[in-house]
Amino acid sequence: MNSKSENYNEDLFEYIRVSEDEDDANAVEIPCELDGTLLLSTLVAQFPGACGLKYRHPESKSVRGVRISDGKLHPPSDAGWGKPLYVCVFPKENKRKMEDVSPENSAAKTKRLEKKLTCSDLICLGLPWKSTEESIRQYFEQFGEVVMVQLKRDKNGTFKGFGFIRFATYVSQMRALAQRHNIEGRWVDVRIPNSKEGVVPQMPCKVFVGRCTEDMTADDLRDYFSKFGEVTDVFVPRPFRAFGFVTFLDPEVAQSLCGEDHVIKGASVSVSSAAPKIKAKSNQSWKDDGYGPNNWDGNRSGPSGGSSNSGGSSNIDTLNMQNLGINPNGGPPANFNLPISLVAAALNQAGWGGFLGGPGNSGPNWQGGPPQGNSGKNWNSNQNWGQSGPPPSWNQGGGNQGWNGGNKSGNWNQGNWSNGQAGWNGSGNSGSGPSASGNGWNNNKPQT
DNA sequence: GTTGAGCGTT
Repeated sequence: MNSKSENYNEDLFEYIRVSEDEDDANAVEIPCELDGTLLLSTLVAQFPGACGLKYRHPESKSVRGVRISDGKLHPPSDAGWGKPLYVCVFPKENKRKMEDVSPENSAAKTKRLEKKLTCSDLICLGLPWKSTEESIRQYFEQFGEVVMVQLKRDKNGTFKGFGFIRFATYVSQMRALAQRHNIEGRWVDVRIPNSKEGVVPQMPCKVFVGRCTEDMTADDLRDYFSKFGEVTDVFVPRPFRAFGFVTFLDPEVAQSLCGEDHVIKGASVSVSSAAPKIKAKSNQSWKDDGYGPNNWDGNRSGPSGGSSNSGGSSNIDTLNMQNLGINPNGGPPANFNLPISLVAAALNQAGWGGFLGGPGNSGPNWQGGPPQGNSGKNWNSNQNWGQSGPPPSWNQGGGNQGWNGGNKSGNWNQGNWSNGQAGWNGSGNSGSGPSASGNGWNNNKPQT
């Protein structure tokens, strides 16, 4: 469905030469969008950890930064990107972490960063009976290099309908976890295997931003925090509540910002862990109070921003999305609405605390911003927001154990979304639900 | 020749 696009035309896209250092030999040509901008996620797909670009001005010889806004890098001039070699800029966090280490080049930093974000095998549930290792590999290669595919069979060799895959890079993994997969007409669940629980890194990618002023929009927060690393999600509750949440691709960036004060629009905001310090009283009402699919009135800015679309065939796995913080992004093909919210928990199972920005240049495209309409319940009606501080748990897990809690039962990881909640399509939105035709996530029909 | 929640040595 989305493994190929019908009207993909390479010629349509301008390619930019980018290197992670000033060495021309390391340059990679990466495609920008039709509007001439380069998605940060596209950049990150090739240069994990990158948060921007710079280049040497041909005449002045000085280094110039490339303007970035809302996840998009803008060409230096109307003439486009031109021929200069663009060099990746890495978040200062990377440097911070490396301060105590001997000098390393950015390549080494990148590698190191990548290494921390370890890959895991991914289990694929609900594969079509006719799947083959080849067909599965072929499908998942759109997210990056696939290094392993194992389809499980019984003694007789009959396929059991599930299997395992492994990507070469964390970024690819994130991209794959970030969305739903329709393979040959079936919705396939891709997750971190239970057996890997606790093995994969579990770090919150989301931070709580306190003391926000009313004039701070999600985009303001995004613009500001992008300089520390790729921001994959921003949430600012409306009506005004003096706080917001910012999710980074890199959990380390999120971590390193915690405890800091920052000045945005002239006001000092405080960054702290998005995980609840302590759970206040009885708060298991989250599920029912607003974090579900029915909720979408927050002022949230999607990974790549942009105009919203009419929905109908989104492939984004919102569950994984929230936790992974992935930003399925890339190729020209499909466009998606941004189902950001719900998801928060998927990553428990996936093990990633926050929203990972899933870059990529070959995956589904993410043109649409989040649904803007106020659909259903809202923040107002949620009495839990009356308390100061973040909600008890962004994980939405019944266990209410915060980011790293090993909630093993009764939470979203157990597939609570599977039974078709009223969600997306039933609230006056334009329908950015999982499937255009169904009422839930698992709309697979038995095959014949 | 069928099937559709699950969790990997075959």
